[in-house]
Amino acid sequence: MTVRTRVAPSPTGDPHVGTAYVALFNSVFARRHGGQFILRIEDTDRERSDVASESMIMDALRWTGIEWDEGPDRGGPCGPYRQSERVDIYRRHAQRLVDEDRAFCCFCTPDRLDALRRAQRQRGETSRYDGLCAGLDPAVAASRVEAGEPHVVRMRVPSDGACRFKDRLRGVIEIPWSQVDMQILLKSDGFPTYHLAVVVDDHMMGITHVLRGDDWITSTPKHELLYRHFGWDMPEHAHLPLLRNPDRSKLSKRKNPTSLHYFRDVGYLPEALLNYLGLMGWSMPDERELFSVDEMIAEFDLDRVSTGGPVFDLEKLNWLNGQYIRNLSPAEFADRVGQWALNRDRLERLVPMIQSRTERLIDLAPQVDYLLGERRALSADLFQHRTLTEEDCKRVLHHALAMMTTLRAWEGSVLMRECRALSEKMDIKLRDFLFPLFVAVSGRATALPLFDSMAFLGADLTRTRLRSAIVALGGISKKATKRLDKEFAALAQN
RNA sequence: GUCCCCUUCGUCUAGAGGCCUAGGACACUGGGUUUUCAUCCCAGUAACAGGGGUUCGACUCCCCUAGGGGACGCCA
Repeated sequence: MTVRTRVAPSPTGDPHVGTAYVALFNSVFARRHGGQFILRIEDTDRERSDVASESMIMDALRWTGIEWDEGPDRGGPCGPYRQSERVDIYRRHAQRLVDEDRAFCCFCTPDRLDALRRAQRQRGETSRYDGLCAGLDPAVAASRVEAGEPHVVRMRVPSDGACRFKDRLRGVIEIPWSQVDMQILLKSDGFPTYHLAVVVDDHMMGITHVLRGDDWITSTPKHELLYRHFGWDMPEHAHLPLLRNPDRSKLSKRKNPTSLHYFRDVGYLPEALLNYLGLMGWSMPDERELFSVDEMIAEFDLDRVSTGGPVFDLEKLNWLNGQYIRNLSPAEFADRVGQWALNRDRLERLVPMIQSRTERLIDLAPQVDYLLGERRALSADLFQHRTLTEEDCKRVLHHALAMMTTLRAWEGSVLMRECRALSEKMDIKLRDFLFPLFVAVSGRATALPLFDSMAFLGADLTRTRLRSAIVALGGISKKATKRLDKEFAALAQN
């Protein structure tokens, strides 16, 4: 049996470093065993998936140097590799389960489900479908479907006992069926949910080993049950530890840079990033810490994967990146710098901002200092303003940050529109509203156009700067954060 | 709240019952090299969550407690 692994990102935003992490382990494991590594796009959420995200993910993964043998861009024997193009396969399988009475049609409205969940939560139970439609006469259900009534397909779940499955890293895990929801397999739009699609695809694509984040552990019983119902062998599962923020919550863009674009744009070398990710939850038998992906492949062993969630430590990544930078030959170093900052594309994005402000080319560098380098360290007195207090500045920064985490597209025009709207809701003049943002982003009260600057820096770097600006202003207490979150939510409503 | 997972220096980790006086790396501190700085070199501070077992012997095995995390969506 040849080993086949996959990574299955969903194209719903910036390419996440966690995707590269899981991709690295999957590809290394496959290569170690002479197998194949597959990229599959899980775009079954029609609301949130978009093609721009899909190509960003593929570009970012290519940038890291991770290569896949089969995928939407290069085809392969098990295609298509984009789930939105496999919908009829999922429908067929869902229908098969309905025919065999292992699944049923459910006509409950979202409102009813919502109320149900709330009540269960209040009673301290795990929220779970109550089975109202499970007892429907199949003929009656079929005629309601026939009549065009909106419905979903749900899987039946054993009423008692527990699901036992093997995790390659932890051994046998046992989860009571009472904790497992009658999962929706097919949504009312006819698209599958993750749980149906992942099982069908992993089986049809010959996946032998599933290496994924450990946040999937609790839904594995659903998958185990599906494999059983379909009569398929379940691939071996190994749940990798989740990357963490310094506060040990799972790594999130709210608290940390997570976009692969950030790592590329601030000048991490992809080989250093992969080396660092290889250190997260895994170690070389001889404890060496500097190694290439090829060296990792030569030594990789799932037995050396640890289970505690590692904190993503930028400090150590910086050191590691420095090691790689210094090991470059002068010519390679020059090439890397050229590819990074002085490439034509990046320069052209700068030109509209700087050309009109330049008399001699030597005037250039001081203007773009904060765009091509770290901005200066901030102190509270930089935020002195004739009308805004420090508290006002913090409020603006907090709300701007909150607004930015909800943005789908990171573009100057969008940022401008959103900032204007926010300033009006907060009843602060736009020019005053912008002041703390200028300082936070550039370290100066006056700088190149703000929204173009933010667009150039990218979402993660911009957010990182706003966060550190709040710290420079003395930070916001937990209590105050809660209050501000509430305030922002209220503003966002109207 | 319910269920599941996890727990070695601040952080990443080594450790598969005696090699442990618990090792390495980052960070930090001190010293050296260097026209400054950085690099580089040397040294130092710092951990087995707690309590019970099992054993001649427990960081390693078992149980309990505590702490942390995750899941509980017509998201993935």
